[in-house]
Amino acid sequence: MKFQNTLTGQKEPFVPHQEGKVKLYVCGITAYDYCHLGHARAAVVFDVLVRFLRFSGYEVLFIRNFTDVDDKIINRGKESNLSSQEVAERFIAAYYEDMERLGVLPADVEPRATEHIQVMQDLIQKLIDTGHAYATPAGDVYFRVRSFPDYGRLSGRNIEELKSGVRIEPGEDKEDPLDFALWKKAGPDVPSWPSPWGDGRPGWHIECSAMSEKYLGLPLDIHGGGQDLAFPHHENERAQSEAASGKTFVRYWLHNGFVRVNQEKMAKSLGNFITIRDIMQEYLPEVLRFFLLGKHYRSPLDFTWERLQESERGFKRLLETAWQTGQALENQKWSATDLPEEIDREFRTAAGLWRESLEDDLNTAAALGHLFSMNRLINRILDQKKWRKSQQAGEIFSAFLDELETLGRILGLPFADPERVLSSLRKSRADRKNIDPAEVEKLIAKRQKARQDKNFEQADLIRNRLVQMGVALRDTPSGPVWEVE
RNA sequence: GGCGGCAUAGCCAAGUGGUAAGGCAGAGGUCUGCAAAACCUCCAUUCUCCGGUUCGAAUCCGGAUGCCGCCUCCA
Repeated sequence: MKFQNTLTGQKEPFVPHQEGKVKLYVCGITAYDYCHLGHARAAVVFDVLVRFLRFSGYEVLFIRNFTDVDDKIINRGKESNLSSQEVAERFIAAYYEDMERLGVLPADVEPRATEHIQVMQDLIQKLIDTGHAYATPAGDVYFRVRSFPDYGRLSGRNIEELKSGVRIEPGEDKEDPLDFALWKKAGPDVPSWPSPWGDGRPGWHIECSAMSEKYLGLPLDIHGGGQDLAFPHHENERAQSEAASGKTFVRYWLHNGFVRVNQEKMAKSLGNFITIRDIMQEYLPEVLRFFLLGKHYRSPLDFTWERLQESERGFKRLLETAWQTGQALENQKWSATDLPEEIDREFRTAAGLWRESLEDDLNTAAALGHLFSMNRLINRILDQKKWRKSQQAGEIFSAFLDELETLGRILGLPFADPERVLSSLRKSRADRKNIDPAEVEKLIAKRQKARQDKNFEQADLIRNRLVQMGVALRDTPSGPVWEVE
């Protein structure tokens, strides 16, 4: 397995610190609003990482935190007359709903900042004791950036160049403009906790340092998050943890790229965000997931509704074949006919390649490409009557369903259950176009009758009407099947 | 301004030295009462541009152009 490591800028072989075990920490959300597609991408990408590591035989301990105390949460509370805690609870609950529908598995521990105040204070104290932090008379505590010579390495920044760009907020009492807050003194109407430095609340970065060390111990093998967290958040985490412990904090830093809209980063501040819920009103969560995995996790991913629609088509194609394969496997008497040697060989090749792709920095896009290759081979066999009934075909069908099941489990896509998903897909599409299934069924029955009477003119008339509604008909040996285009 | 990333067909996208995966869309064919789906065939002598290294480059190096991101909260 190889990963592109942000710290070194290189693709490196993955060797966990302890053989066979992976300690993984991913930055979760700040709970002050509904999750948008950017959050969905990060969640899905690292979910696939965990699933694949486990599939590969690693024992993974996976932590993903919730930031439940923060200025944005506080402001949100003030706007809506809720306490910080109420705001956080509400959006954490929404997060769980969204993630469950997206098929994102929970982490092993999902710690919240407010439940780890003591751990953070201990870490802050340690930093003060070792000269890496200082408390101001006003009651803030800052990290002394210049006490950590390696500062800037993760994000490729030079401390002297950083200095010129730093802003100092009024009221701050830093030794150096670069220093960042570990503890913020209490203010009016703001949640606070007692501390040796006076009442206050933790700075943002300290929670990840404290909680990751508490649950995983150092060094972590992998730390993940969105690209925008690399600086300053991860840089600061690294400074805190390494300064306090003297140990390596993280061995492999993984950062996912942004979801973009009109060539721009999707972000709250730009107002161009689409929530997971917005998407799920129109499309199946599985389709969204399939879309998100269609591009390598580090690259920017441009969102448009058209592309989501394309993803749905591709996803459906795979499901149709999976369903057909299951059908073929159920009710055939196998013959001894041989398949052309090249089909068998091509299938085996493609079947081995998806795993290699995932091992190469989690290349889900390439893995899906190989799946489509297998898919076409299967369709080729299915298409030829004498082939589909051969003993050898049966073996390949079984192998294909196994591959689908396995890859589906890793990618979190329900290839193993095509019938259910195809039916949800039909319903989802029908809802999108406000089509009433009962009416469609009625028209189809009428058309079937006309067809039986060989009244094709009438039958075609009905079909045209359906087409105008957006319904496509397909006559199969087992009767007509309809779907929404 | 500093640092980083990206540029592959109509659209999307994989591909880090050996001669361009895959998907969507499109054209023709097979199948079909006709369709649809599926299958077959076709669809980039070429990877933004200009130089260089090499027997050989989309892939490495130098330069140019364009787009994006971080440098302030952000997945």
